[in-house]
Amino acid sequence: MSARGRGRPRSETARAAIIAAASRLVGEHGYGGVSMEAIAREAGVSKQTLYRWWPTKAAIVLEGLNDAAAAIAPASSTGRFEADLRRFLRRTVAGAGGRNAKLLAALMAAAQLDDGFGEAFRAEFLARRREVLRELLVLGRRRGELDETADAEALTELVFASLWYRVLVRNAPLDGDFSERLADTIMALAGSARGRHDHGASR
Amino acid sequence: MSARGRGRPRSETARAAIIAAASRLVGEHGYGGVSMEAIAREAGVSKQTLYRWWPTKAAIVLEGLNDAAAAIAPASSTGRFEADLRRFLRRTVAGAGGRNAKLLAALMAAAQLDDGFGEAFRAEFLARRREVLRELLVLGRRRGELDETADAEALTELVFASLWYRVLVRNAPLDGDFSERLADTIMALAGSARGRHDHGASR
Amino acid sequence: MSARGRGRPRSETARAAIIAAASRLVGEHGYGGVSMEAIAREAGVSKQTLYRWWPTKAAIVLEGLNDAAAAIAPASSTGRFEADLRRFLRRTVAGAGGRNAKLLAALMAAAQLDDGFGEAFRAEFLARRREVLRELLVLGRRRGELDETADAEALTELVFASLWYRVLVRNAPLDGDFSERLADTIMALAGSARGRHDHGASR
Amino acid sequence: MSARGRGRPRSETARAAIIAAASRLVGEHGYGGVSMEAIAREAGVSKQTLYRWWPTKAAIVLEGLNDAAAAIAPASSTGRFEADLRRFLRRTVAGAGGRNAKLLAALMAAAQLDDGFGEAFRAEFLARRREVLRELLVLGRRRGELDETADAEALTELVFASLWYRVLVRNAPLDGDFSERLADTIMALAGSARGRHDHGASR
DNA sequence: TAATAACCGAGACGGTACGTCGCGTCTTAGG
DNA sequence: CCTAAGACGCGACGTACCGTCTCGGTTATTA
Repeated sequence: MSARGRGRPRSETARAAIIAAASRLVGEHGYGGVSMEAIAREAGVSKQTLYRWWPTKAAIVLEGLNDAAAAIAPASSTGRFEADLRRFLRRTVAGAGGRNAKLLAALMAAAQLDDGFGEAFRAEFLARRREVLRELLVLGRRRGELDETADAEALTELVFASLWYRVLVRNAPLDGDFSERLADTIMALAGSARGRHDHGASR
Repeated sequence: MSARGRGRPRSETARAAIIAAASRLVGEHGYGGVSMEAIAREAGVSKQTLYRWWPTKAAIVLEGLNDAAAAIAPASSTGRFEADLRRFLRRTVAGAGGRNAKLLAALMAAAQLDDGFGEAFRAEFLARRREVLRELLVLGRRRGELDETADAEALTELVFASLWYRVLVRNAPLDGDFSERLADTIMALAGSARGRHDHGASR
Repeated sequence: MSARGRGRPRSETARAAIIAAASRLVGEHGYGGVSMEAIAREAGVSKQTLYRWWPTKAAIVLEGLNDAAAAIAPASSTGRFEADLRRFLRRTVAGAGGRNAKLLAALMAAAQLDDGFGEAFRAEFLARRREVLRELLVLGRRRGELDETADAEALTELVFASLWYRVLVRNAPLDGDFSERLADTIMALAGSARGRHDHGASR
Repeated sequence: MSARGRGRPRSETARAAIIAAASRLVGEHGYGGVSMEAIAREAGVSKQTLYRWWPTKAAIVLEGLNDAAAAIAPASSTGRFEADLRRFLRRTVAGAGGRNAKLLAALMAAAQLDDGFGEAFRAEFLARRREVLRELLVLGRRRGELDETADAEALTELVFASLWYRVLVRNAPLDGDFSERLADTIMALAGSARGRHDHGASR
């Protein structure tokens, strides 16, 4: 592969400055208040450099998001499924709240308006997050704490659907109460016979 | 009320032309492919008239959407709660599918990017739709077909969350199978004892 | 003449308010910073009323100007031509200076850009002012203080041309020195032999 | 001077197209009938490019005017002052007449309404024209054909004042008669003793 | 060690749309 | 018939970003 490395290599300095500028600007003015023009200005970089490496501003912001997400450690298991589930939901709900909510909402919005970014967002962000929970549920089923017939895919969808609805519609807060209720619902729908008593949507 | 009737009255002709033009343009070029400029041009109307009455193109499209939704007959009751529920969900899911899906997605996106429109969208569209289902559920509880403890608010949220997730994430289709499963989930979580047999999320 | 007085008569209140508002606005924001819209707003009058009575904003401003000019007393004669001339020039130059200069400049500008107003301005303002000086010169000639061959028209043009040049070009001030020099020039060009000694452009 | 040559250089093609379009449009529809919008459209240029280089349409037209004026050969000297003067005045008056008169009037109007342009117009157009005549007069004085005490500045002002008055007020034509009379006046006011006979304002 | 190539900043370019302003006309209700 | 109010179609304003396109300069590798 001698084709590698001919010419000046890509500047990591520029890349980092761009990601940083984009993240900061989104934090300050919201996703809609950011433009390629502004990112370039703020990062001290030419627009050409932006367009050479990213097709849209959404791609830049997404790269920053994934960089950040990579720093988060994967949930460690306690051995007890329900405890793991509740902890996972607690963390996930908390991570989607606060000032992250606006960013997530803006990214979901961008995914609707730009097909290219939408595909990337669904495949590289949403699907990955779903997968973590799905595996947790499959493990729970294998351990006998969930019904043998429990549909992990459907339950996962239900959880993230509820989460995103609150992020996008803001009809109710993303708090501990919410995460506990999500867990209750899961257990009510799919908890194995020996664990199902009086939990439920009545809570 | 002396301020009424002063000055030239608002032109209904113009309003109708604008709504029609906006709807047609969205149908042809997608929400993102529509501009205030184009709506004005197409409707044979000045931009000033647009801005006089609507703050955003999203508001125009939303008004068109509500006009259309008003034409849809309210769910007629059969007397049997579960049948009513299943019919409501079937219709709602069908109405959110097809080419409407993209439009709804675009409106939800706009709601994230523009606070003013977001508020209007949540209050005048989302909340209204939720209310219809909520009342249906309350009625079902009153009839004894749902648990006395059933949380109508939470169940409503669960339904629309699931619906919007499919609209926005497109991980699975908005078909009859989906609407039936939503109904199953509701009944599994809140169906009264005498009606609860083997329905459920296991499906 | 029964056609007189059919219907509501023109409102003098409105007329006065309009002229006053226009004058004030010109004083505050300059002629260019005034619009029909603003005059109507400021005078508490509908735009319709403006357009019914005046074709352009220049016409309104001009009417105000003539109203004001009518209040200025005509120059009284002392019997000595040169003294009368010098006084006239002193007053005229002074009246064109200060904050009036900007207004005059703006009106002359408007006269260039709007043919209708231009005609009115030339006939009802410029020509009238010229006439006063022309008559003064004719009188001076009749008294023998000016050459029999003196061309009153040309001298008048020379005076007002110089005056307007300073108003429009602002290459030098509209002060007493200027008015005296104008008088000197007149006398140098057309003073009768017995009065012509060492006045002149050398001053 | 390291800032030179950075970035894409200004397009001379665009500049030329703009000046040409502006000149043509002024010729066709008059100064008032031209807009930045139209110039951009006609020149096949974006509005941004106009505003990047010129603050006002008046500035564009002025640049065109100066370009054109630069093409006019400077007054060649014959050695005889009075002949030079008469030729200069003849040419200048002719150049200010005809269809140029309306353009000049419009520019002078614009100079009154826009301070920025006004300054440019006075410094880069009016002052330059005055300077040519002033130098001619100084030369005439040095040659002894004008009084030693002749005030070149004042005489110059008198000439251009008269010229502009006819341009703006249109009380009389800009013809050969006018230019000759201007020359007569100059000679009457400042011609040296040996040349002063019976010329004068009596004409 | 020189040439080559891909990079980088700066910034001008043709476009499209923005949201605002003022124009002159019109359509009401009311004096 | 006049007036105030105010909506209307129209057209231009000046600005913001878009994505593309030269420029002059700056590193690296490769010949």
